[in-house]
Amino acid sequence: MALDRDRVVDAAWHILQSYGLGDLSMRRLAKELGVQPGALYWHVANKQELLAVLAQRMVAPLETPSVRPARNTDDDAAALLLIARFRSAVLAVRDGADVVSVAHALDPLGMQPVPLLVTALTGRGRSPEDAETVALTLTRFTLGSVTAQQTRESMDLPTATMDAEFEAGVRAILA
Amino acid sequence: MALDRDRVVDAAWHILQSYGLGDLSMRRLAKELGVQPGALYWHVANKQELLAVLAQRMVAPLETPSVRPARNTDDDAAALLLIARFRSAVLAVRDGADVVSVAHALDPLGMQPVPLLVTALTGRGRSPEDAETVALTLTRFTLGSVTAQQTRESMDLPTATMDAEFEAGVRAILA
DNA sequence: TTCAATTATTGAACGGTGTTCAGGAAAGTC
DNA sequence: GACTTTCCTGAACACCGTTCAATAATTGAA
Repeated sequence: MALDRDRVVDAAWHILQSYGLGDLSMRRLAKELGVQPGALYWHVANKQELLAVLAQRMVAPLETPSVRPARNTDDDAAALLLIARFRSAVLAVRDGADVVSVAHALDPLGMQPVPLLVTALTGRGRSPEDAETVALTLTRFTLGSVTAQQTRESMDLPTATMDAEFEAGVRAILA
Repeated sequence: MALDRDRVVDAAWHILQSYGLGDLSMRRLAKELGVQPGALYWHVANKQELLAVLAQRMVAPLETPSVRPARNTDDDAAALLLIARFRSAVLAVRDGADVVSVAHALDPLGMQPVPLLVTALTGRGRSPEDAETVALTLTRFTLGSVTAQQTRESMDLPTATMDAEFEAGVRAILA
């Protein structure tokens, strides 16, 4: 089967999902594709670029809304839903927070969920600047939380309280 | 000169401070100490343990208060000062957020700045449970923020807006 | 259909990484 | 002086990301 960029990214996605970032090496990836490590560098500039693509793939589902919120609500239900979906998407992939954190750092205002959050938060007495601040705060808090949670998961430590801690944190930020 | 745990940790601290986590390898550390890599493992179980000690060293200054806040203030000035000092301490060491994030994940309630924050935040109409929630939220937001900032610094991207973003985030959480 | 140009892959190497462990020094104790 | 404990070396194991000349496979034109 011919190797192309999509097959490389798909295989990388599969390894990340199933075994985590520690197992996602260029050599392991090449083996999975039945190819020599050097061949990957025809389709991908380097590992960092590959991880950036994976980060994009993790947050891509946010772009298609899952639930249409009731129109003209006066609270921040849309933002609340967005940040919860963002967290779920990142949490679902092993070491997802490590990967997405780099992508967020590279482009804080361009990378999801920030643009969607800014839209959801603007209005109702909140200026666009305030919306941006809250969006960044929510995103960075979530990345900090999920990083902690996935670190614990990777060490088989309990994480039972972390869902509630996340929700309480989001409420505190949006209060 | 005899090698002991303190000399190993001090040298590791120096490399981390000056060159960052990418340059803090056991081999580089051994070279700095004029010793074979294997010798380090007599004084330190593994690299992870070494990083945990470095994380402790980064947050240790928080334990000695720098400014005694005016007593009986009705706002959260003490907490505000604490989280700012925490951020400064982590930000001052290259890749400090990466190192401290792991330590926080291992022991969220034991690792500073959380215990100090809980103390500073309890009372004045806030329950201990609420204080814990806010302490964790502040800490994880800060780690998320500093991670993003240090990632950008390591890539020579601008970080001019990030101080203000941090302070706005802290205000939003404490509001 | 043949030939040249382009695209894709191999195989090998470079310079690293964390960690383990048998063996041998050195230092302390009896 | 003999014995034990502490500490370190030297070598190895099994990996890592990345580069690059050489080569294979594919494509497009004549």
